[in-house]
Amino acid sequence: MTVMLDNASGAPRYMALAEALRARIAGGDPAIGELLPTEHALCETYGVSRHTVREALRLLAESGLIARRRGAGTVVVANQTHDHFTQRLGGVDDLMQYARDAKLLPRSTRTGPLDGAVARAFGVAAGGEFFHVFGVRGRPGETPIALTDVYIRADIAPPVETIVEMGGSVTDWIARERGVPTARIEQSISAGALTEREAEPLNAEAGEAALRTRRRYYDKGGRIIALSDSVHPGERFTYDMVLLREAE
Amino acid sequence: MTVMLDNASGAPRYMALAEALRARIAGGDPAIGELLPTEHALCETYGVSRHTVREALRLLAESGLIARRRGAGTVVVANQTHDHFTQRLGGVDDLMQYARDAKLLPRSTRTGPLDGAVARAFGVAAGGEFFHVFGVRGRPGETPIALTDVYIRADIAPPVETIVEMGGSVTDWIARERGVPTARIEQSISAGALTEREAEPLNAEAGEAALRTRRRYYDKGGRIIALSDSVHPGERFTYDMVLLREAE
DNA sequence: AAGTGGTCTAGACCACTGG
DNA sequence: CAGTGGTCTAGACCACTTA
Repeated sequence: MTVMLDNASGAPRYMALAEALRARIAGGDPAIGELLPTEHALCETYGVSRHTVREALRLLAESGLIARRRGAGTVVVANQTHDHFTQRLGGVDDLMQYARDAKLLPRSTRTGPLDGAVARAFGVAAGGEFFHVFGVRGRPGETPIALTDVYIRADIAPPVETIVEMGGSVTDWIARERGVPTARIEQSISAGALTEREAEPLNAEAGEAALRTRRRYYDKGGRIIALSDSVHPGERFTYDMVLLREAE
Repeated sequence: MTVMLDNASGAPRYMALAEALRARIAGGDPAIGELLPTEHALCETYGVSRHTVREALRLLAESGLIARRRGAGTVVVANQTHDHFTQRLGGVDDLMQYARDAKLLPRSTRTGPLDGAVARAFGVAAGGEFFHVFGVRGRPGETPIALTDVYIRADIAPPVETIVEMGGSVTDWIARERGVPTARIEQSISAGALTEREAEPLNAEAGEAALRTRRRYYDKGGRIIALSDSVHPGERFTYDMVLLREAE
């Protein structure tokens, strides 16, 4: 009982097979949580080699439709693909695309537990030991771009001289030197008016529109690596991003 | 002259081979732009089958280190992997996360070539036929969230009633009904003060801080699908995003 | 026309899962 | 223990690029 694959389009067999299986899954035949036929069974059903079957299943796995477990089988985990866009970053701190030589000039540093008000603003639990750096971001001698507060988990924080040198890609340094890569970033962007306290070090006027970004960096286990909060006077900064649809 | 692969770690051969090649590329032996040895040559050099070689090269291609072209060879396109974060979206218009029932209420519509000033603001060429919708975004009867200008390529634009109904996920509709999926989105976010013209329909005050987002939607061939420009009064909107490190 | 990567077959052994 | 997916071999033909 061999099933014919649609060969009209001239597509390779493994693509035709992937499409046939995708259609079956979308139709709910193997419903979410159920098992797909085994590779061997698919070989027989569609009259193709195991390599071809595996190539087709690889496509479905890459689209996130199925999950495969040696010994257990191939289970359906979704019945349709979601749009899925990627943002490529040279490093985590490309999130904010400062000029390459825009450094963080610390105005004050402190180590201690996370303040209650700060924790609330970030929506995280207070306490824990954090290395806090408050500073101005920009090229030395020029009008600053931003005011930044960074809270770095104390046990993995770099020495302050390192922060000044590297111009702010702290999480890259932590991944490299401490072996704790960032797995997840949560970012909030909003607009607000500059307060007087903020306006002075930025050489700007209070009430001026500003872009505020708040970011939380987490490791694989969900532990906080760092928190950052920046204020950019409106006319000095635009946040540009490119999102690409992931190949499916 | 077979080269031994590092088998100490117990890793599969194709992974060991991929790691060996990655190290060579990182060392600059095949520099960026240069060709890797052919599959056949790699089989001989490392004493493995072609399938194993291809599996290793697939890993490198997925990491973005190499690009492969039938007939031409395998070229090095990068010497180290970049961090690579993904943003998952249920649909393209999740970019701006409005409440599900926040609809676009058109105030005016027009079809015609792209105005010179508008084209400059978006950084694209003027001309072409576009369907322009200007409207207010929000729940009917409540304080509006945003002011939006959308320019949709006229040949694939939906009827205006459809836009009102669906609450703004125009590009999803175009992908589904016109068969033109969005492949690339460019987004710029900045802060600025509300102008008087903008303040009135938003029930806000001129000079208030606002978040401005400008987006360009492109299809696979680089043709513009749509352009959008929105202004959100500062206190009414925060743009939240989550970025996940991609498994490599 | 020669050589590249893309597809495909027919085998094989293995590590792992489940009953 | 039988059966799964993971890895691997040794072939083959094809579409495409380059010269």
